[in-house]
Amino acid sequence: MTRLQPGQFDRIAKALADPRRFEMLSAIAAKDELPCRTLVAKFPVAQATVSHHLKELVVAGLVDERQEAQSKFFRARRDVLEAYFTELRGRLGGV
Amino acid sequence: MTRLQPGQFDRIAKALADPRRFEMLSAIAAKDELPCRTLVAKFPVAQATVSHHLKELVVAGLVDERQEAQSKFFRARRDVLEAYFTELRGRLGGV
DNA sequence: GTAGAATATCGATGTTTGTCTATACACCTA
DNA sequence: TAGGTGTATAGACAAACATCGATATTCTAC
Repeated sequence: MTRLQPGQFDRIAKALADPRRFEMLSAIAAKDELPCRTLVAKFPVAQATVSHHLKELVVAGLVDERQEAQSKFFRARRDVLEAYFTELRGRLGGV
Repeated sequence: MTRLQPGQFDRIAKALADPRRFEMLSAIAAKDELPCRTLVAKFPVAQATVSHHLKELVVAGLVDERQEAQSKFFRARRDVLEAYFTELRGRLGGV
């Protein structure tokens, strides 16, 4: 079972809080793996903004990144998301 | 099964994103029901700040409020939290 | 009715954050 | 070695936000 690092809980919560960033995570999860440029094409924001959001998702541990030539591919970490759920339930006195 | 209202998903995500506000939600969930003044005593912030955070938790639907004399009692809505999990999994292409 | 207790609201402030443009870096291809 | 493509970084800016003190509101108790 995947466990969260110290401070990762807060970072994940913040990463999920911005609607646009969440949409990007959703797009990544939908395709299993996709490069940065796909998100740049998909969202009406600057490339720098996409890069910034992707970095936050990576730092939070919600996505993995893989370099291939000039491109960077991103993949969603469902196990980390589930670990976040577990931690959240735990902190709220749940089972 | 509890369903989320339009826009509630984003509000919940934002409500969970601030560590202090989450701690307040956690304290509410731990006691099943507690008044505002308990949180004022528990956290090193002004009473106005506590009131503000509680309002956001209520607006997000994460807690219910009940008036009793001068006091207001708050109770966590676990069903809403679970609905949030379900919605989150759904938007991330999960089962 | 007056004093006190509990909570809400108002206005202000400093910080965080999402966004941008411009530029730099890395890699590929010819 | 040039030029082009894909991504990251730096710096700036405006909007959002957590926080505060002061005040208003609502209720209780004497």
